[in-house]
Amino acid sequence: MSDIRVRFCPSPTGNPHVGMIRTALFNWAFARHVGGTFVFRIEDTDAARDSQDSYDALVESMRWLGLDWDEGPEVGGGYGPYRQSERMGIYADVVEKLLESGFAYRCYCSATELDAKRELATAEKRTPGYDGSCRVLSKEQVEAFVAQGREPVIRYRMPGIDFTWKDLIRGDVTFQAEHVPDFVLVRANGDPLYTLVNPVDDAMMRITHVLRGEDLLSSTPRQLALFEGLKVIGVAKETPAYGHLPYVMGEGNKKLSKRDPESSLAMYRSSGYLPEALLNYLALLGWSMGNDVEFFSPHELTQAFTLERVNPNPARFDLKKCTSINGDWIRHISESDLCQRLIPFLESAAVTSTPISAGERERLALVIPLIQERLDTLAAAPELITFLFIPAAQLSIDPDLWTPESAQVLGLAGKVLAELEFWNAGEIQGALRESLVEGLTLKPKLAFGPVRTAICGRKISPPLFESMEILGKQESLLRIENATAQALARPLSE
RNA sequence: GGCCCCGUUGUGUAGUGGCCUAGCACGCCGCCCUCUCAAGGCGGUAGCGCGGGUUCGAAUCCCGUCGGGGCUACCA
Repeated sequence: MSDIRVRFCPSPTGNPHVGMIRTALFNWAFARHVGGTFVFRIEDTDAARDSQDSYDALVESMRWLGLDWDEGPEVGGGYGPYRQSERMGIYADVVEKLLESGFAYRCYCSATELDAKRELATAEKRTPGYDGSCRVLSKEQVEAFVAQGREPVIRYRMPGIDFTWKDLIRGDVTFQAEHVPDFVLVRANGDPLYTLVNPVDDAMMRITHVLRGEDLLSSTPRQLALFEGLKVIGVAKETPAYGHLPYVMGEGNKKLSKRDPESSLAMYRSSGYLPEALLNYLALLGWSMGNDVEFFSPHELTQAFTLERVNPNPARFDLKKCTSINGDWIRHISESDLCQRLIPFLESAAVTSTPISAGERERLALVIPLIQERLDTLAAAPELITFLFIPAAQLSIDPDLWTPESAQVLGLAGKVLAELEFWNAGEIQGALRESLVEGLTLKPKLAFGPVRTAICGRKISPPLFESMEILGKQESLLRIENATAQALARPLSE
C-alpha cells in the first residue's frame, strides 16, 4: 500500500466517451501499479448540463470495464460524499473563508462590461483577461452596485507571480502571471464553478497525483494558486503533482469530441467489443510497455504501468487497430466464455429465443469452435450462424449465387449424401469430394460452393462440413433438395 | 492575435549520442495454406517536418524555423 491517491472526476454530461475512459484507465492503472487509492468523483455542479442518466451510464460503464474504484459513489469512503452536488455546503464554507482571508473577492462587473474590456484588450493587442477592477472596492462603490441590483461573482485574487510546475508527463511548464488573470470561483447565482470545486475536492480528498487531459493544462496555474489559499485557510495540506495526458484525436486530426460517433463507449459495447480489448487498445494511446508487447490483460497493464512511459504527444484513435485487438481478445478467451458473451447478441438479433433455450445453447456450444477465429466483434456472430438456428423453410438465398452448374452439383450431392451411413464432417467431406471434385472433375471451390449456398444461404460461412454435421442429415438433405429446385428455376441463359 | 502543448512510415509506438543501412503492431499489397471467410505462415510498401549548429559520430543534445493541436467563459 502506498499513500498515493488519484482520482477520476468526470462530469455527467452526455454519454461516456473513449477519451474520458482513457483518462480513467490511466489513473486506475497508475493507482493499481503503485498500490495507491483510486477515487471516483462526480463533478455535477452544472445543473444545466448534468443528468442522472449520464451519471448512471458513467457508473455502469466503469463497472462494465472493470475499472473498480476504492472510494466514490456507491462504495463510499472516508472523504465523501463523492458527488459534488452533495457537497454544496462545503464549498460555501470554503468560499466564505477565502473571502474573509482576502484570497477571494466579489466582482460586480457585468457580462457586458467584461465583454467590452475583452474586446478592447484584444483590439489593443493586450492580453485579454480580467483587469482586477473590483479587487479594491470602497464601501460606497459596493453599495452603489448593490443598489443597481448587481449580483456579484466571486473571483480568486491571483498573486501576480509566474507559475512553474514539473508536469508528470511533460516536464517543466511555466505560465507567466499576466496570462493568468483573476478567475471566477462562484457564479452570480451562487453556483460554485469547476475552478473552485475541483481543487477544493482534490485538497479535501487528499489527492496526491492529478492525471487529466491536456485540455486542462492551462487551468493548472490557477489551481496551483488556489491551493496556496486553501493551505492558508486550512483546507489543503499539500499541492498535488499534475500530469497532463495527451489528447485522443479523431478523424481529421481534431480532438475526439463527444459528438463524434467513434467516441461513444456505448457504441463499442453494442458492437461487441470486449471491455478487456477496449482497455488494451486505449492503454496503447499514449503509453506502451516498451518491449513490443501490445497484447495484454488489464492486470498485466497494472503490473507494467508507469508514468515515465506515458507519451506526451496526441494519439489518433484507429478503429481498425482497435478492432484487430478485439479479434485477438475474442480468440484469446475460452470457448465457454465466448459462448456466454455471445448469448445477449444472439438473443437481441433473434437468432435464438429470449432467453436462449437449452437446445439452442447446446447447439451454440457446438458452433463456437467454428466461429471463434472468424469474429472480430461479438456483433458479427448473428449473420454468420443464423442459418444453423432456423428451419430450412426460413433460409433465404440470394438467387444471384446460383451458377450454371449448381443444379447438377446439388443433384449429385443430395444423392451421395443420402446414402451416407455415418453423418459427420469427415464422411460428408469424403463423399462430396469423391463425387463432385473427382467425379465431376470440378475445382473444390466450384464443387462445394453450391452446397455452401444451399446449406448456409450465403457465400461466406463457417466451415461447411462441420456445419452440416451440426445441422444433421435430414435438415441438410432438405436444404439441398430445396436448393436444387431453386437453382433449376433460375434461367441459365445470360 | 496572445499563451501553452506536441512533432519517428497512413495510424499507434520502440528508440534517451555509436547495437539504427531505424525495430514492433495495425493498415495496405503479394505469396503460401485452404471448402468460403477468417485465423496462421512468409515477403513487400512506407518514417526520424525543415535548416543550422555541438560532436569523431545525432532520430536522440542546442538554436531557429515550419507545421499540427489546445486554451483564451459566470463550461469542464
